[in-house]
Amino acid sequence: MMMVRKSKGIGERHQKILDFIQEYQRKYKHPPSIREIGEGCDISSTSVVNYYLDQLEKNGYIERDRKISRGLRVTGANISVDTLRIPILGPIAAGIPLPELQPGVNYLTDNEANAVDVARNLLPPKEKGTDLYALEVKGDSMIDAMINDGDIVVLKRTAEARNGEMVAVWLPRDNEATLKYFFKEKDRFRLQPANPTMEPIYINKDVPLEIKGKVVMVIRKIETYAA
Amino acid sequence: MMMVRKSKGIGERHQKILDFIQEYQRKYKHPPSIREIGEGCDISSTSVVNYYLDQLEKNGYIERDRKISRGLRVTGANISVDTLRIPILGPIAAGIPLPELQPGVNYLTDNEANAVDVARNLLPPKEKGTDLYALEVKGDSMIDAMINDGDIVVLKRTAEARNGEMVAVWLPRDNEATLKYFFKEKDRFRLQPANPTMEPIYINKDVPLEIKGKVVMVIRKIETYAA
DNA sequence: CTTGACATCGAACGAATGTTCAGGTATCAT
DNA sequence: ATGATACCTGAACATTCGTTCGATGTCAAG
Repeated sequence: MMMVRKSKGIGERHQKILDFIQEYQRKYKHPPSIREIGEGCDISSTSVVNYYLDQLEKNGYIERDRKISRGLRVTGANISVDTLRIPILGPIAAGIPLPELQPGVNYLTDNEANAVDVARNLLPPKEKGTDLYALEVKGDSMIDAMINDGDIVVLKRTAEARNGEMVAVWLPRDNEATLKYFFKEKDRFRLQPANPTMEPIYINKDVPLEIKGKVVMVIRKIETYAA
Repeated sequence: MMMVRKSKGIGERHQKILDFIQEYQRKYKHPPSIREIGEGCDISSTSVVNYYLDQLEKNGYIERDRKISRGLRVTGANISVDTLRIPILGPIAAGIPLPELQPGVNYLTDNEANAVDVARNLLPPKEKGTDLYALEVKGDSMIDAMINDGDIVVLKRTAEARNGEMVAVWLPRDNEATLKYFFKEKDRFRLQPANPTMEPIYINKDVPLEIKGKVVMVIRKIETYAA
């Protein structure tokens, strides 16, 4: 039979230590010592902290420089405390459905290739980053939203939108994924292109319309240069 | 008379220490100890290192957490080794001249308000970041380059451009600053808007034309949401 | 030449910190 | 019951590391 306490992966206490390290790092700009972790996590003995740290290292949650004071750092999602790693879940294009978002799931990845790193101070200070994801724009279909082929759009997961926010929507009726400014009117939705010279689209409220998230940031990398 | 050795601000040795700390941090992911700095900078005594560290701290070049092992970090330009702080030199708009760039000068700033922080891995690996600067787009004049009011364009300082690169140019003839794809043809330059539906501008080679830099990245922050 | 600010050295001290170990306790499968 | 395994304790130990201090060298001003 399976033991209850043994949760193969990470336990409550592991998580607490992990959280403590990150919070400490953010607060003091340097990692905590073993003893400080002990105090912060109600562990009386340094050897126990060491014990957990070893496990966290084995499972790849942290890196340690043994013998070096405060030589530990959490690996994974974020390359530094000042940066958020936002996963690129897939492409967004006119004719293909948007990737499904499991509500409440974190899409954190430590795979640099499938993520963009964004400095924290480019986002609102309260932004935790857990419900952010990114899509890579394919094709010119978003051109009326001032968004180009190859651009990366960062979105915040939401099912509702306030007027004036730019949202990613899926229109089953037209088999269309698009980025538009969103306005709720009497009995219809108005999807307004960012480009002021273009006309809005009107969608009656009885027509299905899925809001997949609101746009938080657009990043366009120009690759035609070498450093 | 002024003494020669005393250079009020920062000396050669201070700089060496500063460089060493940054290089060490990049390499080992944690700050060096006093003794390691000594070895790396050919200083035989820890007290001398401490002596210089004190001065660097007084002048605001580094921060120290006394008593804490390896508790020092360089302040200023970059919030972390994984991030480049790129100064926003000013606005770019149709009718106003571009900010003058002193060749060879670094515009590094520690003022967060006048800079954007960009994760290093969003730029080419060799990019040192010293000749990067950013401009904030004002108005809709760049709309044909798929660039909106309020966007931040990151540029690499250069006076020459290769065909196909997007550059910031100043056209004294038309009193116009603009962002366009650059092509050199027989005896004229072709400035091609990013928006494929728009027509290029042709400039004869005898017409003055100042290339201020090539576009490396465009960042659009959408502020209409709260975390 | 003397003085004093600055720079450097070497050594010693003590606090901070990672490591190790000998033993405890609880839970669970057999 | 029993042994295995995970979890935990307390203490001692060995380094690492920041700090301090007295001595020395250098150079420009008085």
